[in-house]
Amino acid sequence: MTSIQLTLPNGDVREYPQGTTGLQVAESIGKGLAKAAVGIRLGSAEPQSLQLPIDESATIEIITRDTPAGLEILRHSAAHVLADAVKRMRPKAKLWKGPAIDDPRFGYYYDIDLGDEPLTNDDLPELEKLMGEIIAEDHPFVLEELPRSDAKQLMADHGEDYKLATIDKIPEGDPITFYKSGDFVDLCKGPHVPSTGKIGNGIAVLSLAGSYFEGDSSQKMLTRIYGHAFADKKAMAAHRKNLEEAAKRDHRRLGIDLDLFNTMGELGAGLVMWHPKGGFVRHKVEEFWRNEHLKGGYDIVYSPHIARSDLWQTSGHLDFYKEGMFTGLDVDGEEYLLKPMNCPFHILMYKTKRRSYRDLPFRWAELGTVYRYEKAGTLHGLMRVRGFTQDDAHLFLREDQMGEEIERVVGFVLHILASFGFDEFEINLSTRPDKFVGEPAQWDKAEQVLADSLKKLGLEYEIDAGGGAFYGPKIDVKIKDSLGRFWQCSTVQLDFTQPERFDMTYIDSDGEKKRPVMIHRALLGSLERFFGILVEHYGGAFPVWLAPVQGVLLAVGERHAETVERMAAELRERGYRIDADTSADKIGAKIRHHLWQEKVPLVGVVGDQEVEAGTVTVRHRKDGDLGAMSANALADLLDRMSSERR
RNA sequence: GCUGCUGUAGCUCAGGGGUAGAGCACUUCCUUGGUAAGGAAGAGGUCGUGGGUUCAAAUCCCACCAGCAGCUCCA
Repeated sequence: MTSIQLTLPNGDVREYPQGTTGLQVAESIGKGLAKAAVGIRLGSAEPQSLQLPIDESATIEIITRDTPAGLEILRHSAAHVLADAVKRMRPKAKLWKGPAIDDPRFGYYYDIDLGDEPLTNDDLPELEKLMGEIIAEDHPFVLEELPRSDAKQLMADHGEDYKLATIDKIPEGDPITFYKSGDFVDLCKGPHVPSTGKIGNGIAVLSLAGSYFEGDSSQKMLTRIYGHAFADKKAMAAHRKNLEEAAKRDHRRLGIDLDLFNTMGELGAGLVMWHPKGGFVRHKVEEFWRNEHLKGGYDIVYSPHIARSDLWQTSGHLDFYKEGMFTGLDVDGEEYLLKPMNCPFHILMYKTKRRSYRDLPFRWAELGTVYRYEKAGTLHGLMRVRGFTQDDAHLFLREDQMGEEIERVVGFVLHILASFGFDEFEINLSTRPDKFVGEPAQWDKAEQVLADSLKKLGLEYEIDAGGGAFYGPKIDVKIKDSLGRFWQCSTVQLDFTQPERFDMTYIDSDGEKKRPVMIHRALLGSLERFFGILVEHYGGAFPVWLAPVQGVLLAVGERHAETVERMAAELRERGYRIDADTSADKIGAKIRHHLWQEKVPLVGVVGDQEVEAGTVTVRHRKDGDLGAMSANALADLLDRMSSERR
């Protein structure tokens, strides 16, 4: 019998008979390893199933269930078991696909056509139970490769129309493989754990939703069932706990609890009302924004909400963006439209006089409220709405200023985001879409400028092919929310085409008319979305510089009420946001209410001792008891915390 | 927009063809208190909107509106 040599990650070389399986190798190394093993990797190949024979010498890595690669195998195997369970409940169900996915909430899903026998959320516990049974039955996952005609026959026998379509897409010459576990068989490349029992008890069926066949909205809607699988039950429980914690930070929940805003009621879908407390936070964000922009060389401008259709014709919006616009305003027999963007107004401002090369660049910023028709199903709290205020700016510059200005803008973006404590984001460079204006050569050049700037700043990014705006490529920065979803905030877009359409010019040093280049940029994106992200980021506990109420002074008894009212009034006069609570509740109840329910940063207790000493005993929601201090010392503390942005 | 689900008091939710329920919040009173819920009483709802079935609809049916989870699409 021929033997092969397998090199372990620690450098050991071991000899095995040809055809040894990964499982046998793991067993030969140790019982514990064999138990934890879910797959192997030979050399730099894709992971493969433990139960397959190894025919050639190679380096070998045993993949265990608690590693990212191991969890992927575990989750993919769990998806098969989920499909098996669905088929047991709904024998007529037709399977499409069930991959492991990289998502903070779910580990895998399976897309299934349930026909006229739908499942509801109430069926999920039953499905989870069935999965548990299939796992307990411990069916081996058996790999079988079939010739194309046999493969198609097998799937036809099982009534799996979608799998037949998938087989047709497998290139000629590629192996067509199936994994069988008990009576269940699925077209699949693998790898899988050796048997269903290996999946263990860290599984869950979490959610049910629709999903288009092939991700195409013109195709049939299938049912997508999301589940998760972890190395053990404990990890699964921890995940459920995380989901609960994230739900508590949901900005829609906190918006109601803390009375910050609402998007519901009769006002219409996707529209926002900012209540006093949310409005105050927005005010502070805007104040900070204005100051930073004025310091950063921007001018602040304002423009109206509607404009004649001619303007949107010239800008190209009517040709490229009409389905996203609110239309049909009749003003003296002429059509006006609500603005979906601010740029045409800033361009008109530019064109009100002749511009010199010496004037450039212009940096014009506006908190401009825009309206866009978004499909009903896409609306989501403050994150996706139909009326929102962009923190917009348009920069008009000479072509030779492009690289420098882009770097400056991206640097500014990161500075502002860091001020709010954001340091985790995703950067995309979005390139020319199918529908675009301008010349491809210009686009290539613009894309290059953006890529060069990102490289110069040392930022990692991904290319989003075809994701650009119709007028130019862009750099997008996405911020993560409490559920791990990324939301686009900042966007920096280069635009050669609008200056062309509006025939913008400046007089260059040689006396010739030249075309300026334009940068569109939003940095918080929309104030609504950014506020939503802020709420989740802070879990509703705003730092002192943003908090609508920075502190509440609590009277221990009725005889301390006057002192508390007076101190609070004095601090308010000095510009601090301090309330007094002289209600009849006990001190513990007041602390619980203000510190833990209203999420106020500080409370100050005033009783006999404090009245005597002219002090207040301060407690911070995170730092705890800070001891007795004078009103002046409390003011200093608030100043210090404000400047530290905590 | 699509598929599925939901809509009952300010909030969280139970109920369900024939007087509308709970907890928290709210108001009043008692308690004058020391760091994560003191006690009692009271008030509060056209059961999302419109239509239909029925002797009778909050409950069943239909449409619309709004929300939730994805999908598709985007700040």
